[in-house]
Amino acid sequence: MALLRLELNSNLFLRDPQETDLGRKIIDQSIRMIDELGLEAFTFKKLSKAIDSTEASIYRYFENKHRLLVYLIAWYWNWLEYRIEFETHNVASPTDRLAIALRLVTEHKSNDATFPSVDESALQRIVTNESDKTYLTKQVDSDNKEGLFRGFKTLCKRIADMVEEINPSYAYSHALVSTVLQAAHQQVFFAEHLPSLTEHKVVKGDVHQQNYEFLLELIQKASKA
Amino acid sequence: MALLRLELNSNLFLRDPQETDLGRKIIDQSIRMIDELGLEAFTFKKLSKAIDSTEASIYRYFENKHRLLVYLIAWYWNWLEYRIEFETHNVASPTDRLAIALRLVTEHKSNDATFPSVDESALQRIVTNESDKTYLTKQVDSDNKEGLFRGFKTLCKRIADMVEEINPSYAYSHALVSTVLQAAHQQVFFAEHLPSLTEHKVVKGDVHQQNYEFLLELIQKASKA
DNA sequence: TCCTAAACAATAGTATTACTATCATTAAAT
DNA sequence: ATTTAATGATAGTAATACTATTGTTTAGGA
Repeated sequence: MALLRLELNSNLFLRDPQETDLGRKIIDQSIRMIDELGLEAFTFKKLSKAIDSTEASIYRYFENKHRLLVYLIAWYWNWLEYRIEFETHNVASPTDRLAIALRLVTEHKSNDATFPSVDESALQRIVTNESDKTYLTKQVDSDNKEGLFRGFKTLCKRIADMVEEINPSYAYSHALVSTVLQAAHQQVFFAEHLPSLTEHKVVKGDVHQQNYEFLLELIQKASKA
Repeated sequence: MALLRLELNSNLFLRDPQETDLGRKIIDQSIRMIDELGLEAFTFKKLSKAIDSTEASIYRYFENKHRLLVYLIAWYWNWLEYRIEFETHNVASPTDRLAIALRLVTEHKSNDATFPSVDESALQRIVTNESDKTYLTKQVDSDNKEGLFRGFKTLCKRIADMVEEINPSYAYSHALVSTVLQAAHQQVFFAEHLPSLTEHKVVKGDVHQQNYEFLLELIQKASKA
């Protein structure tokens, strides 16, 4: 398995964490800790203690913990897009490509040996629990101008293109896809914490699989001519 | 126009803010300030200054600002449910009732004279920008046990019941409705801040109307037999 | 090999936040 | 007139989110 490195927008960090040992430790450990503590209780002080470094050192990589979160989420969407590109390559039928993309988006993630310093499984839980916080802020517009959300936007566009290929007359491909991408993690959260909001059941096997079936049907019916 | 008061779960507050002058000022001013500053920059200290009171006094009404936010959002969903109940009363056709409910959920809110101390228009913006933060926390399960999210859950159930009445064989009425309720504010946020994620355009007239059309079509196609 | 600069550690310090505690004052109910 | 509930005034604390400074290690280039 080839070792790869995702090329991320340099505005996401002050110093590239993929380039140094300390940087990789920051990524690795922050994923663990945000998953465990939640974003609110997570601090650079606790992180620095855990990796036996200092607050000041971490601030050389990321302006603050919000930026670090944005970085992690951006990494996730870029990773997903790379995997979709890989798996849909040479698949001619847009219907098949859409199904593959949706499966990759919704499925439960296990760790990807291509990126050994990232716990994709924990990162998926972070996306479920925290990703909306990346843009639900007063600085969303300036963050967006810096290109911090490009990962999510290009992923949305790529899948919307498949929908448009299937039915060029459907007027809401982007709205539909962004709605579905949101639901891809929201419904899992609901199944786990607010179960009356969804039919998906954690006890009945894989919630991600149930969500895949729900969303595939939804996207197909909605975009049908 | 009759003056009404929504009966909210008493776990939402320490002292009922609807009962006193100070309480109503807290609600009124916090809506203004959270809308303006965003939840992160909003503090009880600033609020107390603005209404010429003290931090300590506000803490007698709400445990903390998270609880205050949950209260405001709960008020909003309860208000919406009341309006849906009112407007769908005596409407026999479930298809019509669904359309009415969706219109009420999606439409741009102007101020409701029935509740003079609440700026519903500002509150709608708060729902758009902050409501997901009510449950995206580590305490979501204990908050849920206290019934803090009942407003949203009963609204979802009420609309899901309409969907089920239209097509009893559709297996995902709750999942569909919770997805649509989320999209009802998410798509507006996207149109305003991340416009590449949606076809809705702020410049082309009323985003809320565009969203209504998108979501009505979505919910109808998705739940069709 | 020595030197230089970059990276990191160690430490200290600040303003703000999110509270809690205490006591005094006012207003409303009995 | 008296009690009591609500509010105001004030103070204080621990934690957070940083910034600044200085010293130490280390790795690469001359």
